[in-house]
Amino acid sequence: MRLFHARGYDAVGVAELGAELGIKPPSFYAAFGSKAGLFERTLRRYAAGEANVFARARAEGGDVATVIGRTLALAAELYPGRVYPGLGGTAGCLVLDGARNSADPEAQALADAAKREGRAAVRDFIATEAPDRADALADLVVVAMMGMSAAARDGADREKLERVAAMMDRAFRRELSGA
Amino acid sequence: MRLFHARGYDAVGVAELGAELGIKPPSFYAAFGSKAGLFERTLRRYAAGEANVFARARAEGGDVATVIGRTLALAAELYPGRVYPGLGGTAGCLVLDGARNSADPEAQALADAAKREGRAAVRDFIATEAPDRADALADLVVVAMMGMSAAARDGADREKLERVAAMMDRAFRRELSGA
DNA sequence: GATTTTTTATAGTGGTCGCTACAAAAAAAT
DNA sequence: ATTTTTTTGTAGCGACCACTATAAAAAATC
Repeated sequence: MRLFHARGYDAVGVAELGAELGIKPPSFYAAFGSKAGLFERTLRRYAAGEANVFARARAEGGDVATVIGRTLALAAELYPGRVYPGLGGTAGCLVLDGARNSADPEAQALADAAKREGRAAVRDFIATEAPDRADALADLVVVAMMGMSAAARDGADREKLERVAAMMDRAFRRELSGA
Repeated sequence: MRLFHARGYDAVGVAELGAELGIKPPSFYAAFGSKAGLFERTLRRYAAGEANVFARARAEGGDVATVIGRTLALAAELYPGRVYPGLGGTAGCLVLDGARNSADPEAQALADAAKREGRAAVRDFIATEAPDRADALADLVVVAMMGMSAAARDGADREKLERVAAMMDRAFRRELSGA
């Protein structure tokens, strides 16, 4: 997970994944079936843990504006962290950027499915307060998260992301309130 | 340029680039020196053309809010276009996403330099009206553009991006006006 | 038209990719 | 303790990567 996260799907090889797991290629394929098979499990584990900032924000309760604001703040806190101190590479979101520019259609499809799932959760939650504008508001949140993830991958630090997250939060509140 | 734009730096090989140009590898290297050499020229040509939405927006004049709003609108119009109809791949911004997750440090450095250049132009322009908040406001614009580029690469259509661009424009105006 | 220079194509360099055949070692079952 | 099953490491599969040595073709010069 750390390797995929730090460098993206294509840039990390099966041999290196095996070395990190302490196994050799045959054991790797016996365990995961394929490189994409491990990536699928990786995405699932990632989305089930602390990286699912929307789930964490929602667990603390509050109305839509509060939860979305918290989601953006958590992303700003999570995204700049270095995920694999040994080698290079920065964080951002594994789901949003892990398979970006990948040449493997299977990896792209897996990441796409995870993105759709995440967006649907945000959209449905927003719909509880603003059913008619839920799609547009969800797009605002998703684009903001994608931009923050990309900025983090380009070296943006926590302070910068928190400033952007605060502005995105104000933008969301303004759009939600309908003026 | 179309190939790099559609699929990203790593996912397109020298042989394919040569085939598109009608030349074979030795002529390719005589002309460009290396794959990264062509990428550098590609980035320059891209940034000098219609893809530089900020330069286009600025050329039409207006105050900071007007120009930034126009920049976002032009990005929403440009990013969803398919750039290489023959094969797969979607648009977004070549500078922002062309070398994302690349394993080649040279390609990353070239794209990074182009991004810094673009951000500096936006920042300096914003500074003409809001010198003390120019950095934060430039970050908002850059993150918005990165998010829109990523969304376009994930299949967002023009209508969706224009909706997001309009919301980002309102966010920028609000932040610029200082409340 | 013959000679020199430039450009090109053929073919192949070593390297890495995802993945696997095979055989040795370890574990489980009898 | 022997046999069977499972797991593992060694080695290598074909394919592709960026890149290049060499020699033939094309262009330019004389």
